[in-house]
Amino acid sequence: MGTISKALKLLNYFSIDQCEIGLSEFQVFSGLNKATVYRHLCELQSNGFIEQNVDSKKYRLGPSLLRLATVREQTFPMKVAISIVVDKYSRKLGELVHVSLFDGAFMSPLYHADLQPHGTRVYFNEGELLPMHATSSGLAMLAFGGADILKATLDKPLKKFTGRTLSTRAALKKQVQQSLERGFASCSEGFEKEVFSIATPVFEGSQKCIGTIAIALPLSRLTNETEANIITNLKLASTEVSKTLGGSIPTSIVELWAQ
Amino acid sequence: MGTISKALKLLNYFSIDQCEIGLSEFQVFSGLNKATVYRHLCELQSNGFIEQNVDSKKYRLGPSLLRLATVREQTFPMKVAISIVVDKYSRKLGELVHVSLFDGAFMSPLYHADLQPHGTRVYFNEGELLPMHATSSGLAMLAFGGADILKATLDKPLKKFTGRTLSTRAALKKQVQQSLERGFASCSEGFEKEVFSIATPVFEGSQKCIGTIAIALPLSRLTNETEANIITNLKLASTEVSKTLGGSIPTSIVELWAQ
DNA sequence: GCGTCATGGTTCATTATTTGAACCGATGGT
DNA sequence: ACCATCGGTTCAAATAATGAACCATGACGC
Repeated sequence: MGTISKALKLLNYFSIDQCEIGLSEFQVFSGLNKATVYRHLCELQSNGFIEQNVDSKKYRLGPSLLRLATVREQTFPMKVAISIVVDKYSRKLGELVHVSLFDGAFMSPLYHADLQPHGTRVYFNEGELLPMHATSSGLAMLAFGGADILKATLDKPLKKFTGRTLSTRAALKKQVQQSLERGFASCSEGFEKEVFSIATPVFEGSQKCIGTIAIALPLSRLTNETEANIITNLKLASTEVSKTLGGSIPTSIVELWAQ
Repeated sequence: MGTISKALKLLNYFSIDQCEIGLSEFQVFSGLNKATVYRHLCELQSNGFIEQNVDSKKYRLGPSLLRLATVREQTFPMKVAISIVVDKYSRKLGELVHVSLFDGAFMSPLYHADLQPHGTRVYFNEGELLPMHATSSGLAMLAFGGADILKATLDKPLKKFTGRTLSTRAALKKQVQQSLERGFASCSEGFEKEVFSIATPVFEGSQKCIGTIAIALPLSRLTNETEANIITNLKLASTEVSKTLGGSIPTSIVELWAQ
């Protein structure tokens, strides 16, 4: 791994609940030498990618990111492109579908739709981050997003949201392993009671998993047939979204799905 | 300049009207060796900071930026806070107002508003970096941002955008000196023809100048009275924005303004 | 007040990584 | 069929990254 990647990966340690990070914290997180980390932080800072809190001496993300994100969104409206696929499958499956991207520590919802009216609905807040260990999106990401993400998740405490949240490292590892073998992740009442969800990974160019597409429905509407139907369609949706993003499903997963 | 900075500066070539850039274009823009540029682009790509259009082989900004910008705004909501002040003064003065931050080499627009309709409008591209020597924002930053920034700017060639762009070191130094004495910077047709602008510095905690607030209007609407009115209001706006950022206008400048 | 610990920041010889000229294959225009 | 240009690759040479040890400061316990 080159110097540039090492520096850029430092930015990934920032998240909503870890918005300021000090030099020695970076050193622990990254495992790099302190002098190395410091110089990388200096370079990131001089380019506006991070800035330093003058009082605490800790670092936070910088304003340059805002401009670049603005350009990206205005020139490549990913959200619009994805919404077409999400809308289509929400109609086809009659349930809530969402695409979420990995955020450094959580899954960050990009777009969701729940277009068929039902008596009961899954509550979905697009501004709320989804925990990795307690949602199907998170589990799918942990399975297909690379070992670093799983390691980082296991290094932090696993907050319990319901009685059924995976809260031990062993249970989480087992679920991730199962997701890896099946090619999709499912989660029953891990985050919200009475909610069941299934997720498949979404890949951008160079076969890198950047997020997931997931369906969430009340447990009461779940049957074996609907589950099978959902899994079949999520695989298609995943392929379409990946294509939209200029990526494709890795052949290893395609073969897995074909079984 | 380290490898990391060289790579990050490649991202600055992207803008709203230059959203896809090829390898050889990067080579020309940056003046770096092609192999160097290529490897840097690969590393940026593997971290999601850029991605490649599979058809044209050109590069565009990547989705990681969206995530990082989201974290930044959610944990340090500078843009939202500032937009309130900018909107207010755009209405009050009836012209385009923007806040831009120093980026390491350019002024990077953070937010702009042009809320009163006019027959003629100043074209403002929020994704485009503003040169230091050719805009009022840049001049104000050079005057109040510390000697290092001025030195760095003087070390590089001063690109001529119009017939009236300051393109000699002596002329630039003189303008910066004048801005320092007056407490604000003005610039007539330095970047775009027929556009006049005035800028005042914005300070965060510990009295460090991190950017500017500026107004831009067609030369045809400029009169002595409007200019005086703008200057008075920009001083107020600058104070408000600085306060929003947890800073304040240094007493030396407050005294200057009071004269 | 004093010693201890952890923090951010700095140094310099050693080493490993970046660098760049030249090269390759593909594509498109004349 | 040629030439120009594009993205991408190679390998020796040179430069830039690295890491152990060091310094300064501030918080804490005694």
